Amino acid sequence: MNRPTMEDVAERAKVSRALVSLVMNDSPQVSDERRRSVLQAARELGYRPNLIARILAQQRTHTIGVLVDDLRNPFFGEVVDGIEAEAAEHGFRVLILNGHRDSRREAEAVETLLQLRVEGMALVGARLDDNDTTRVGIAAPCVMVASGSVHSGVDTVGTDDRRGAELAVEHLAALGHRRIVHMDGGANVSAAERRSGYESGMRSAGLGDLIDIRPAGDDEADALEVIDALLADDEPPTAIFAFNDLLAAGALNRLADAGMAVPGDMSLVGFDNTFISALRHLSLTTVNQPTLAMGRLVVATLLQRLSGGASKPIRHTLQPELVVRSTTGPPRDGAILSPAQPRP
Amino acid sequence: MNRPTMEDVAERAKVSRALVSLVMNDSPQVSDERRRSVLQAARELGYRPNLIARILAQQRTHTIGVLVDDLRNPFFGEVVDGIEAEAAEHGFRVLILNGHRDSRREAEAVETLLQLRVEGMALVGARLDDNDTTRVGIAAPCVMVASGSVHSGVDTVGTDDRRGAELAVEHLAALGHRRIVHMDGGANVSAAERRSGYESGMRSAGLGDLIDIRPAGDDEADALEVIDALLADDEPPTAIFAFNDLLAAGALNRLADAGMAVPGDMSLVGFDNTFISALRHLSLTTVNQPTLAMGRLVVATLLQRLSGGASKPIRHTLQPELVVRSTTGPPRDGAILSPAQPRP
DNA sequence: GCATTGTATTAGAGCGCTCTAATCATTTAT
DNA sequence: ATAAATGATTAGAGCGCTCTAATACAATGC
Repeated sequence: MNRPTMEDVAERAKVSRALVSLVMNDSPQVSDERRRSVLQAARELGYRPNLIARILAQQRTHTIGVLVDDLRNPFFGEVVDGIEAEAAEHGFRVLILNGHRDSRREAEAVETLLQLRVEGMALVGARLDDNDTTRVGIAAPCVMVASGSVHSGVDTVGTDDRRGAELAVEHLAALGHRRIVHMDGGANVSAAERRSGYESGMRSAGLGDLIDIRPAGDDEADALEVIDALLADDEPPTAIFAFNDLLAAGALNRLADAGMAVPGDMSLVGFDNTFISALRHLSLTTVNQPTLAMGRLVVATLLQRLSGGASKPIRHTLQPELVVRSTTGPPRDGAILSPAQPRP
Repeated sequence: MNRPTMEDVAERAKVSRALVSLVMNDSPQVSDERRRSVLQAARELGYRPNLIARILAQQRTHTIGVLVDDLRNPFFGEVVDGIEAEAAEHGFRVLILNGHRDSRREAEAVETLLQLRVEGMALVGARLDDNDTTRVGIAAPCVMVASGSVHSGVDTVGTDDRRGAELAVEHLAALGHRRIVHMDGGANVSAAERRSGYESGMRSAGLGDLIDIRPAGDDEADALEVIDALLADDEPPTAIFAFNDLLAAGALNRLADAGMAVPGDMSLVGFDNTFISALRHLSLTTVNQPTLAMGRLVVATLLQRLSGGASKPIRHTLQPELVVRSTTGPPRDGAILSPAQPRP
């Protein structure tokens, strides 16, 4: 005995398949009597519409696909919450696929989403390159959560990562730090912009010569080696600007292992302002991104693209905000070395 | 100009639609010559198979649906990673829907998944009640991540939550604590079992009279009021067993606000052993769940159910493990009060 | 009484694919 | 040379739904 279809319902209610379809779609032009008997027949049979068939017939999926880089990073979860909120308000379903921090798997996920004929696509933290995303953008409207112009062919919504990084560096420089190291985010979309923000921040603080970028990653585990290497230096830095909160948390771990006081011996700044950084015992100075707003804006942009005709790529750049907590302070020797050190 | 279909490819390659279908499915019975020309035509047209149509024709989706309670909780992300790993190995796609910690929205998500005709479904942290899940289980094979027998009609994979809670209480009691409070997980699936484990743990420690359960939730924010209330008591507890790590982290925050030393003034145990609890600065004593193994087992169970006939609900219960870190220690006045206190 | 309007219902083509059975083309066995 | 077997290709029905255009039926106007 197979799943009941619309045909079965029609037969039982002694009406046509078309009428059942009308009832299922809440058409107003159905008489109450018929509506009732159709609904009853449906209930009795345990009928459940087949979305697949409906989509095929309708040629519309009412679905937005979301590719998420990493389900363990709460930052992405927050953005997705925003996406879902806005999508729901506009009658769109949201399908989430996981990219597992791997560009090959991401490309597969994107292909799946495209084959499922999602009407639009949000790339949250994807590591695809410009070629990939442009190709996707052609196949379906596609908005990427990213700052900057790294991705030329596709719409983007993001925080001004460059500015965010500058804020972090400015803050550290103002505290008197000179040897400020950047733990780089590697293949992550936002890494390049944050790196360049770090560089420009260093330069405008007159610290261009001290620019020091260490490849790290975007996960706590990625911080370990880098910290070890840093501490083994002749002249270790007095401050670290980490690509994101997870990396900063990992750094905090390792620094504690090594008996370094934070911020006494080392200042530390993260990025994202995830709830982790707000935990009192980490109390991580970080850069806030308006995640919920970003998520909503992603969908708004997608819808705009869906209705509007072709035009230049849309760029939405929201402003980051420095959130000063307890992992940053003046360096031990800062009062002497730094010109930026405030004099009491 | 519309999306190219199989028909278009067939026309351009001067073959039949059926042949194109064979090529797209890597059938061995196609001559190399034809295969090449079909693939070329497909490339030239930018053809992309329509999964929706294929699914409808094939009557198989090769897809597993996953309902996740909350994307911000890293615990769920880890379980989903396990699910995806195992699913991929068996040629199944995974679609993720978000339940937003709300049973109504979860029910909707489940309905969507069912209408999309997923072949199986994993409920990760869902708050559906027994009726709901049984109904789902009838519509499609369905495995729930949960311990215990709360859900009678559906297969479950889970940690022995009851035992996990007992481990936590035993640990605290052995340290000499008597007034041990449980911050309850409310509507969360695992809440009931952990609660009852707490109760039985208290009773076997001879602390039955001191059982004290406070409704809280499963998010850091949910901890605040409870901690405030607890501290306002005449005789505040000396230890707290929290439903999960997030809640424990929130408790840790609030305790710090109130100037309470942990574990000096208050011991604290979480649950899940998420990476958050491992952060050196929280260093939360917690109960480990083998998340990856659970995820994989969920899919294995689903596949078993898909191939095998009907039988009694399958129950997989994995063993939890206490992970002692730095948020638990003897109570200030413990040495005197507690019979369980080890004598040096 | 008949044309006219409006409302409720239905027939049937079509969405893009798969899959079975039939057909056509070649090779091998007799 | 013919039958049989093998391999490659295709016709066409069918998956479960939607949607347009046609039809049936009732109510209204003159």
